[in-house]
Amino acid sequence: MGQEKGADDFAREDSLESLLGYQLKHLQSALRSKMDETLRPLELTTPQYNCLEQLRRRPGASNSELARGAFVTRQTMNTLLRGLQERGLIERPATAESGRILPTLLTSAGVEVLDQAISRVEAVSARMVSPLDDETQAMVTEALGLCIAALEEPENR
Amino acid sequence: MGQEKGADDFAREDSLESLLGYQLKHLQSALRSKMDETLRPLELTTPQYNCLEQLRRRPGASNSELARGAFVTRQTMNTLLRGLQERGLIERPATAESGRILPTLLTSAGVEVLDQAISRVEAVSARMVSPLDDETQAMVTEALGLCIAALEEPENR
DNA sequence: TACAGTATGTCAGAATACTTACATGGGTCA
DNA sequence: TGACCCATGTAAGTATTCTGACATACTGTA
Repeated sequence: MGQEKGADDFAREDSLESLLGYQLKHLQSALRSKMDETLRPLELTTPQYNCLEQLRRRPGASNSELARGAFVTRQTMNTLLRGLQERGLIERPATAESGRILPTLLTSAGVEVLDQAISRVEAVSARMVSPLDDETQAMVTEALGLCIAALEEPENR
Repeated sequence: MGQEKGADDFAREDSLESLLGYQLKHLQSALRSKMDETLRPLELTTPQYNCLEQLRRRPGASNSELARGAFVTRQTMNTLLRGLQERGLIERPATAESGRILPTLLTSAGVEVLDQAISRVEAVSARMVSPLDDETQAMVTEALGLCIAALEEPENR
């Protein structure tokens, strides 16, 4: 991995592919592309898929809850939900029966589309991790979790 | 293939934190937040920083080249470059001397800002990987590279 | 009870990135 | 040379996501 780049500076290990942040972005970008591609026949975008998937795990979740799970703002999730609601894939009461929370549920049409989406996405996901044995995959996932925790910890400010 | 998943659903290993794709998105989101935060005093966004950083590695790069390296479209990179150009951080000839390519260079002001930005971003990056020993970090980075290759390979279509 | 602090849903506007489209330059191959 | 194909830079319009703001509802505390 030499490449001393002589001229000006940084004779460091920065070969770009060795930077975790860069690889992260690259992989994320590639994954997003492939997911959009595989979901296009179902007329779903990746964020919409993520939303439906979350709803399967947490039926009756609130807008804010879904937003946090998808790493977007409440407002973004709200517009996402509207689109899905207009297509009849989800439903939520027009008015809250308690508090302001409008619990969201998948409709049967939503479940149907989601099932197709899941099998497609899993194919992409399987392809992504195909070069990794189970042990490596688990280690990578755990390592990423540690990185997340390190970034998010309140620290001392 | 399989996917019997019994009655309702998947009593599989899907605890969400065990899904590589999810961890990927989570970490990317956290990293982006921290980078924006640390770059704000310099009035740089993360994409702008990425652009400058690329220019340091490849002085004279073309718009399209930078776009590919940053995983955005040419058009997006173009608007990004205009902003940086107006701020005097980069420069490129008004007209191409050969072909259509307008080679872009950092100005001295750009280098100055970038140097500050780099030290800040490296602090964030260091914090992110702090829970990982060098060996683990290298392994993770390599594993991500394998995933990227697996996703991007032309396959057989 | 009254109050402060926090969380939620939503509206409006701005920022960001993408898609579609076109003109131009370089390259290959007959 | 000419025809084709591909890459580049750019423009216009659309889509997506964010920030700021506000009203409302829950929570804990005095």
